[in-house]
Amino acid sequence: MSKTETRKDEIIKVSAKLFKEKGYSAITMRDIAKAMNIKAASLYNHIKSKQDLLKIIIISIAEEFTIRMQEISSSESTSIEKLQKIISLHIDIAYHYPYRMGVLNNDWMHLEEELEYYLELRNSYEDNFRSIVESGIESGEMIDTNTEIIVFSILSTLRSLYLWIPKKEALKPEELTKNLTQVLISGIQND
Amino acid sequence: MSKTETRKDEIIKVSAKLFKEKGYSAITMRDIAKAMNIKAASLYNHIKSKQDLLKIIIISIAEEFTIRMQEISSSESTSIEKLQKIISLHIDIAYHYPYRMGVLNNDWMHLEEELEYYLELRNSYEDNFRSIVESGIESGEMIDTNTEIIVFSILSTLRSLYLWIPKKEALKPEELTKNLTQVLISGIQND
DNA sequence: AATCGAAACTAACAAATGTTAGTTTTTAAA
DNA sequence: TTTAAAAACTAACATTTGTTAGTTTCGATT
Repeated sequence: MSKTETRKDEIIKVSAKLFKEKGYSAITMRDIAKAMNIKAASLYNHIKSKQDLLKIIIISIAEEFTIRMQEISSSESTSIEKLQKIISLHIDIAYHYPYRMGVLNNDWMHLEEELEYYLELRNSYEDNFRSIVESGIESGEMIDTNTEIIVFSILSTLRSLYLWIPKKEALKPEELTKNLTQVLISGIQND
Repeated sequence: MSKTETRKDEIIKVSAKLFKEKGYSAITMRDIAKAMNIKAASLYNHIKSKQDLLKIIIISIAEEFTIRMQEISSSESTSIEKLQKIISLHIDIAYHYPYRMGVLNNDWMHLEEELEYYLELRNSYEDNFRSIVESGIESGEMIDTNTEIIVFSILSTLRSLYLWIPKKEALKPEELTKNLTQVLISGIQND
């Protein structure tokens, strides 16, 4: 069980929401402060800097993606099953952290110290994804189309989920997983 | 035949590239000036304001999308054929204006005067898309999955093309169209 | 050689921004 | 009730930012 939410956690949550809406660079410390009903200077009792806020928001979630992808990648499943698990992973994270996902997608280039590390995480993730698709094609589970196109197309959809999920609350995660699996996977699956 | 490129056109092109890389808010007029080897104040001999630059970059391309979508929508084709044309449309624009596409995708919310107009264009585009999918389901051309999910999934991929096309110059537009059509459409098509 | 518009320059501005230093208030435990 | 940490405040700072005003330079046409 995690501790009750600290003031710092609140600031991070509010910041992620604002960053997601207008982008990191467009949001000022005074914007964040106003959203919390305090003055900008007060933020610095809790956080180190604006840049640090960005780092916290992005790196935590990027690490979660990479770790869980590695688990999927090294699990005993068919390639198709692994793709299904990847879809579930993205849906799960997009449900829990829609704002952070937006910041990850659009503001990663404003990381400074941690930019290189972030890119390593992303590359690791994408390499795993590519390998799974390649295995699926080799084993005959999937049709033999250009690997890059399959990866790109599925990943584009999954990365955009954060934009879409908050608008469609009627749709339960399980329902969404089922439908998305059908749309994304049937097109590349052999019978 | 269009006139030779004016200085203003050059500025727009350079700005679009910079905006795409770091976002509208993160780019200063001095950044743009430096990329053109002039001083920031000199930019104002050619353009009205930074905001105007954003408007020019986004609105022109948003209008092109909407117009060409309307042509496709009102053409005499099956729904599947219309989807193929939409894919070609996105590939075509992403090839010609990869930077503008990036700005359109990520910085539309920084439009001020023209924000409402932009949203109208986008809604018109999406409504047409949705109608085409609905017709396809009704006519039995496409499988009867959740319309929203089909629209979301295809559109997410098409909207991300700008990120991907510049990296894969080996792939010819025709080749890309063929592959993408297969991956995106086969999964939702009835036999 | 003179002229004129296009396109560059220098200098400066007011406002906005991230951050700091130092101080006061709030909260809750002792 | 005292105390001490947590969390807020005011005031100010050095920079950065978009933009304007006025001037000079460049290139082509007369």
